[in-house]
Order: sequence, then structure tokens, then C-alpha cells
Amino acid sequence: MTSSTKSFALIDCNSFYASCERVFRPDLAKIPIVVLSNNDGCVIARSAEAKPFIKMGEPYFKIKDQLRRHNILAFSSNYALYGDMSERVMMTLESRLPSVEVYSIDEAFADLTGLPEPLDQLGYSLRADVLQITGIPVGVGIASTKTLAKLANAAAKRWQRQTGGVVDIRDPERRDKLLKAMPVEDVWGVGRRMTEHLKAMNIKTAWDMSNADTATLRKRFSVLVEKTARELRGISCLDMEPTAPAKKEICSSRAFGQRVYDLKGLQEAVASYTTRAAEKLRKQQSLCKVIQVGVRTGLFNPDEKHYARSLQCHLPYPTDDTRLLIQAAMQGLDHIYKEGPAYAKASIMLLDLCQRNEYTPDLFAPSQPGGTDHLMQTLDQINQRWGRNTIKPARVPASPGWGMQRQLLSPSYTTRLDQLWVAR
DNA sequence: TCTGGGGTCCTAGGACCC
DNA sequence: TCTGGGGTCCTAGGACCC
Repeated sequence: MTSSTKSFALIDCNSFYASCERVFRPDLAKIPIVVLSNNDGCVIARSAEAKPFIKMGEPYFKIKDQLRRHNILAFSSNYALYGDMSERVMMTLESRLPSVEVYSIDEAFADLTGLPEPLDQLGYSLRADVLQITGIPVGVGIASTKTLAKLANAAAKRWQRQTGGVVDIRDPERRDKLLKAMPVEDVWGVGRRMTEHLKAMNIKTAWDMSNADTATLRKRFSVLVEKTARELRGISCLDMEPTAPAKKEICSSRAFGQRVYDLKGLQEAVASYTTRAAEKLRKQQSLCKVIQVGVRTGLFNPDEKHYARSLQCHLPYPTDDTRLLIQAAMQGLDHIYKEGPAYAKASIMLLDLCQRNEYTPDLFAPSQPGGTDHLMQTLDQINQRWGRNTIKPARVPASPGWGMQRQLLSPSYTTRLDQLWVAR
């Protein structure tokens, strides 16, 4: 028996959000850019030119001077634009590759096993095609396991000029050379805490981890860490997941643009988030048995009194009806609301989900109203066609006082007719 | 004044059962 | 001194990802 070696690629967009902002602003090609989180809170993406000056996660208000000094342009995040650009990139990859797994908004794995050599040439042509069709630059890492492909991709990014953005480490010699050059914290699945532990065990590089005793890793940490070490050795433990499984929980949570002090404001926010979460729920055709509502004050201002509560409410039967979910969330909110605190954030979680077609109605459950399915379907269709919140629950305000701050927002070039490019 | 949002998986430990 | 043993299920919390 010969074990056939697999080939994986990890294709990753460079500075994705920043690159999206540039696609429709060619004048920004050489200008450093950062993209901010919701409410213009902190930095979540940086173009290559901005990286030397600005750290990831820095609060915007703290770095305004630095941005000005280095002529760095800041943008509010524009998820309508990024989501749409992501779809274009993924469709381009899917049209050229037999098996693609969309891993995140800016990354995809591909199974290259059995495709004609040389695979690095395939990598170069993917790069060129995606750039030409979408305007987004990508890097490609190729290896015999997913974890190694991630590492190869990191190398393609780090040594972009030398590698042309494509790195193939299927050759064991090249693989080992890279493993020795990469610090252990750059390994996929090794975060900050794990890095500390591993370093204490004298495991400092990816190479050290690939040679570590797997039984010890499993015992001291978990089976995931063990798998990571095996994958670094070239033993594939993580397979492609071609179709995304249904989510097991759905969350909608957001910090407010301004502090909220009254119950009415919280009710509006909770109703809005519940509406969003219910849309996601119906999109994957699930029903929800438990809804959790939470509120909290700010985390960082020492002058504000802390208050945080959350509560789970059990629905009488699994449902995807926005109205029932809002009703339950409102009852929960009543229980955890207290007058006084300066509320900074509310959240909704839909838990204990089941698939619509797997659900067997409970003989002893309270009688279940029929006929709401069609209503929710129609609602979704109208909002899909005419834009989010064309039809919405009365409690959801059109422009709430607590809404997001996005003062540096670029136009939604690709998803809004009224914000298209204008040719003169 | 101003510090993101949305997920997954694993493990330990408690509750409970026989 | 010694205070059963073994199993399942659930939950909270930790760690990780982008």
C-alpha cells in the first residue's frame, strides 16, 4: 500500500479590507490605508505601507496624530463592500479549481491533489486571474497539509518580493527550511497563551513543534494541539470541508454609537439585533429553541460603573419567527434591565438550533400556530429585493440614536445603485 | 469623548443516575 | 487510616480563528 500524498493550497487576500477600499480608488494605490472596526473603534486592517507605523487593534482616538503625521488614510468598515468583493474572489477561485473551501471572508483552501504539475505555476496564474478580475491581490501557499499550507502562505506574504506571492513547500527540504525559520506563534492554531506554554517547554519554532512528542502535547493541552504538530510533520489530519455546515449558534451583538440609558433604547437595539439574527437563522433553515439576551456597560472607562447581565429564555417550541423571538427577548430584557447604568452594548444569541427538516414536533408542546412560515418567507423576499429593513418590526427604528458611528465610510460601490461610480 | 463582531472546539467539573 | 465506582449529560470557561 502506498499512501498517496495530498496537496492543499491556501489562498489569502492581502490586507483584504484595505485592498477593497483601493479597488474603486486607484488614486490610493500608493497611499497607506487603515480600516477601522465598527463605531470607528480600533484598527482591524492595514495596507502594507501602513504596517510599519500602526499596530493592529490600536484604538483610533489614540493614533489620530500618527495617522496625520504619516499621511495614512482611515476608513470606517464597509461590510457591504467587503462581502461583495469576497464573493467575487471566491467565485473566481471556484471557476478555476475543482474543490474550494471558503474558510473566511478573505481566505480559501483548495484541494490540488492530482492536478497537473507544476503547481506553483497554477498558483501564479490564480494570482494573476484574481487580480485582473477583482482587483484584489492574493498570496498562495501550497503544501501537503492545511497547517503547512497556511505556513507557506505566511511565507509568501512575508517574502513577497522574493517569492512572487506563491510558495510551494511540498518538497521536504524546503518544508524543513521554512519550519526552522518560522516562530511557533506563526503556526495556525497556536495563539498567545499556547505560545507562552510552548516556549516554557523550549518549543520556539515551528520546527521544534513538529518534532515535539505528540502524546505529551495531547496530555498537557488537547487533541487539537497534537493534530497541529502532526500536520507540521506532513501528516494530514484536517480534511477539506467543501460545504459549510449549518451554524450551531447565531449571534448578533454590537456596541452602541452612543451610550444608552433608558429601557426604550435597549428595546430598540435588542429588537434590531434579534431581527438580524432571525434572518441569519432562516437563511440556513434552522429553528431556535433558546434565545439569550445580554446588555453591558463599557469596558474601558474606569469612571463608569460596571454592569453586565445576560439571560436565556426558552421558547415554548422551536421557531424562526422574528415576532416570537423579539417577544421572548423583550421579556428577558425586562428581567436584566436596571435603571442607572450607561449601557454600551447589547447582544442576542440564538442557541440550541435544530434543522427545520430534522425537527419533530412535540406531542405535548403547546399548540403551534401555523401559517407564519409564509409570512417570514415573504418578508425575507421583500427585504432581499428592496434592501434590508424595507419591512421591519415596529420596534426597530430607521435611524436610531444608538446607531453605529461610521464617519469615514466609503461608498458601497458594488451593492447600492445610488452609490455607483459616475463616469463623466 | 473615543477600545469590534462572530464564530468553533475542547476540557474540567458538577449533577445525576444506577 | 479508611468515607463506592463508574457512567452520562450539561454547562461554563478557556483558547483559538479571522
